[in-house]
Amino acid sequence: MAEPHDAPRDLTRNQGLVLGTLNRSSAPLSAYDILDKLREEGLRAPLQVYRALDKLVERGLAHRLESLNAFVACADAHCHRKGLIAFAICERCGRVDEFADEVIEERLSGWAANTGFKTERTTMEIRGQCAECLKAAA
Amino acid sequence: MAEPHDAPRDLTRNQGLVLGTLNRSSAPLSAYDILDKLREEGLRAPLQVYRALDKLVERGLAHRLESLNAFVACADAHCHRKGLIAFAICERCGRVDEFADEVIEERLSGWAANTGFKTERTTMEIRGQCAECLKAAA
DNA sequence: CGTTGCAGCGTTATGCTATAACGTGTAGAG
DNA sequence: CTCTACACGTTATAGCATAACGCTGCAACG
Ligand SMILES: [Zn+2]
Ligand SMILES: [Zn+2]
Ligand SMILES: [Zn+2]
Ligand SMILES: [Zn+2]
Repeated sequence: MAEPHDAPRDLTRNQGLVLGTLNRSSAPLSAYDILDKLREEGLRAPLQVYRALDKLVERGLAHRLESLNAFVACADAHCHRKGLIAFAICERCGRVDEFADEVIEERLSGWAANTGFKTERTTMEIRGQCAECLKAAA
Repeated sequence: MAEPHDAPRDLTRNQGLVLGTLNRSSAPLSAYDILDKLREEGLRAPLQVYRALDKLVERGLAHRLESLNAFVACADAHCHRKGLIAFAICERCGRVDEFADEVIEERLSGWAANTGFKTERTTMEIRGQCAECLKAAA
């Protein structure tokens, strides 16, 4: 199973461990989930994970899902070049799809222009059930 | 100062207290913020606030802001009739604007239809600075 | 009427998420 | 070399949320 994109070479040890853990997971992980999976590697404190996550998120290699207080590896090597990303989160299997939509982005920037709001960051998260889980439940 | 909309008469005491507190606040409040403001009224435990908030959110009288772990009173008497609500949150003054956009809603439901995803709930939150704060900072 | 079911309430205890504050080690710039 | 920046490791603490218990009040039903 190939990872979504090659891990940059300049990650620190902790950052690499955390990103690897996220890449191997099929569902979002909380910082404490990650910590538990990395105890064998010597990590002991939440801060070690949070610090790594901060950097990964900053670089667009991982994303924070606000509605779950959890994190996923970025699924798309180039997503960080796009402005706005939406996440569709399956509440049954945990699968997360990320996608960008220019029309939505235009609507939001239009609203911001009209109201004089300066956007720093946008989160868009759809919760529900993915196609596979719907089929399985039927 | 009128409240955004008349409080329904059938709220319980705790629900009324919590909604009143949210209505009087100009910025989002965490459950613990609310609790602190209601100690004089006899509230003592987080659960009393969380239970009230659950009901208020369920009825659309309040909204949870996932990116803040905080709550606001609904600003619009009829917003709960609309499907999708977006929130613009000023990080300086805490002001929250809520708005609905049919085009965005269509784009999202289009994406869902294409991928077979069944949407239960969508959160959209824009963080940044409002027009007033931008003027003030200039 | 009695009783049954439901919703809210109050309390204690606990668990999960995130950051503050401190000091160490190391690599690059001047 | 020394200064700076950055990551690291650790301990302690702050902030957000729920589990589990038992009780109360009220409406529906026979
Ligand atoms: Zn991504
Ligand atoms: Zn699924
Ligand atoms: Zn509303
Ligand atoms: Zn503002």
